[in-house]
This record gives sequence, C-alpha cells and structure tokens, in this order.
Amino acid sequence: MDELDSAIIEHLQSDARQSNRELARKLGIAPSTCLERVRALTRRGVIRGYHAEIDLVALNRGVQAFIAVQVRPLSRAVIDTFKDSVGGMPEVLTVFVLAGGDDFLLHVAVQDLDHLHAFLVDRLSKRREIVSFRSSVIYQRAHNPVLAPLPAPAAAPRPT
Amino acid sequence: MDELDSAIIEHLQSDARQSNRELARKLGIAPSTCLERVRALTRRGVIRGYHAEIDLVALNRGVQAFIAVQVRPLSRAVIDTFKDSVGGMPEVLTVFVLAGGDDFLLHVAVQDLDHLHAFLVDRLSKRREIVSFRSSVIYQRAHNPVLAPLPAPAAAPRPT
DNA sequence: TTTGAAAGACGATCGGA
DNA sequence: TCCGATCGTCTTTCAAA
Repeated sequence: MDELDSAIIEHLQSDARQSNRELARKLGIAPSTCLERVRALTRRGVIRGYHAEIDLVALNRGVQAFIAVQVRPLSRAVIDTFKDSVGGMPEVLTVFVLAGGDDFLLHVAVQDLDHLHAFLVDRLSKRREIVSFRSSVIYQRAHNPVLAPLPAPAAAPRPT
Repeated sequence: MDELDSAIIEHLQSDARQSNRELARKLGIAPSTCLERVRALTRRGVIRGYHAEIDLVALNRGVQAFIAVQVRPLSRAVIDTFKDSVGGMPEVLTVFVLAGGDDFLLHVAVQDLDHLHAFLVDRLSKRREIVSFRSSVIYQRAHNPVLAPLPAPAAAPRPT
C-alpha cells in the first residue's frame, strides 16, 4: 500500500469503469503497470468488487428508514438467526450489529410510508425475539464519495 | 423500466466491470442492444455511477460506528451547515438527516477506538449546535448485494 | 428497438531493462 | 517492479430490418 496504490483506489472508487489506459494516464504510469497494480490489489482483497450505484427512486424504493432493534436473549443463536433472516428480506439494504443500547440497526428502503408501516407491523413485530424497535425516516443522505486511507499513528514520533 | 432493464441493473450491481459482451450473453441479447440499454439507463439517471468497494481494514479504518446527533435550533441554516461540514470530515462515510428522535446519524470509520474517542471529543463536541450525541460501535454489517425493484401497488386490484 | 458487421480501442501477456 | 510492443478481444458505431 504505497502512494500509487492509494491513488488507484481513490480513482476507482469514484469511477470503477474507466479504462485501464485512462487510469494509467491520470497516474502517469504505463498501462501494464497499472493493470498489474490493480490485479495485486484485487488479489490481496483490498479491492472487494465493483458495483453499479442505482437510483432508489427508480427501483420504486423512494422511502428509506433506519430501524433500531433490541432482541432477547442476546445469544449468538438469536443474533445470527435474526441477522440472516432480516438480511434476506427484500426491503432491507443493510443489517448492522451494534454494541451499546440497541442490538441491530436495519437500513431499509421501501415504496412509501404505507409499506414502511406494513413492514414494521406485519413482518418485524411478528418476530418473537424482538423486545423493542424504533424507526426513523431518512430525509437526506450525503455520501463521502472517496474514502482515503487514514494515517497510521507514527510508531516513534520525532519532531521534523 | 422493463424486465430487461431490471436484469441489467441487477447484474451490474454485483459486478460493474463485467464486459458488455458477457452481460449481453447472460441476458440473451446482442452486445449492441445491451450497450444501448445501459446507456439509456445512465442517461435517465437510473444508473448513477460505478464504484469500487474497498476493504476498510486496508484503508486503516477497521473501527466503524454510528453517531446519533441532536442539534438546536433545528433551522435549515443549522442543518445544512452541520451536514456539509461533518460530511466533509475524512472519518465520516455517510451523513443521514433523520425524522424523529435524532436529527442526524453519522456513519464513521476510523483507525481504532482511540481515534473514535478522539473524534467524538475533539471534533464533534466542539460544535456549538450539538445538543447531544450517542455513539454505537458496529460489530458486523451484512449488505444486501443486489437491490431489486419493489412491485408497484396495483392501481385497481382484481382477483386473478 | 434490435441486430450483425466493420473499425478502432482496449486488455492481457511477455521479454527486457 | 516497471515498461513498451504484440496479439486477440472488446467496445462502439452505423445501416438495415
């Protein structure tokens, strides 16, 4: 992970479909070098995949919400079962397993508020392990388009 | 948005870098047809972009957390200013503006717990508009890899 | 809209620096 | 590790159905 790798990663985060030649040109290296770098990053698992970002409104999923959930008992069996079954529901974008007050946070995207309510009442509240849940509709979201590596703490800091 | 468009979108979500020929072959259409469909989807804004997914540990961001924030006064000026400035911080992956109990939810990824604490204490709590915040460390997350369109409610439901 | 064919561009490989 | 040349494949265009 040197400067070049970081630059490659940053460019591919914002546009994963640019040609290898274009990427190489931006970085000032030969296309073959660039290709080998990208392959090495993929082989090492740094690049985990390439995904198209789709407009949720076009998918008829204009309403997003977070649902914070508490389950009991807090055993591995209950956690894994809940995570897997909820994660498989089409309304759910992401399941987060949390430390602290809530046990799970579900990010969901549905057609409209009626469907959100139906999801909460008909699907979630049917689950016996759930002790409580709170839902919050999402008005807006702002993504950071490019995630840069954060600096590692210097092992032995010296004045420069 | 017919069946073909949906199929294209689903394939490109899981692998945005597959060749146009391969995508066309999977769908049983000519490459030129496939290319035109993808272009139309892009032109209409259904496909919003293509992004590489990067391993957060490789970016030295192994610790993720959510931070729920309340700000006051809840005016547009305060909301927009907070959203923009927090959204620009390197630690922040996404800023969500919420309805309900909390005003914002910040998804952050930092080096370790020390840096999470430092972020909360040194950067967030400095902001005068913040009334309160709660943070929850993320143990796991499970993404739904492919988002399918949800069915539109039938306009005039009839028994089939 | 969809298609097949043609032309130009690109990814992939390899030998050498 | 990086680069430049080569080969085979792909994207892209376009005229026709």
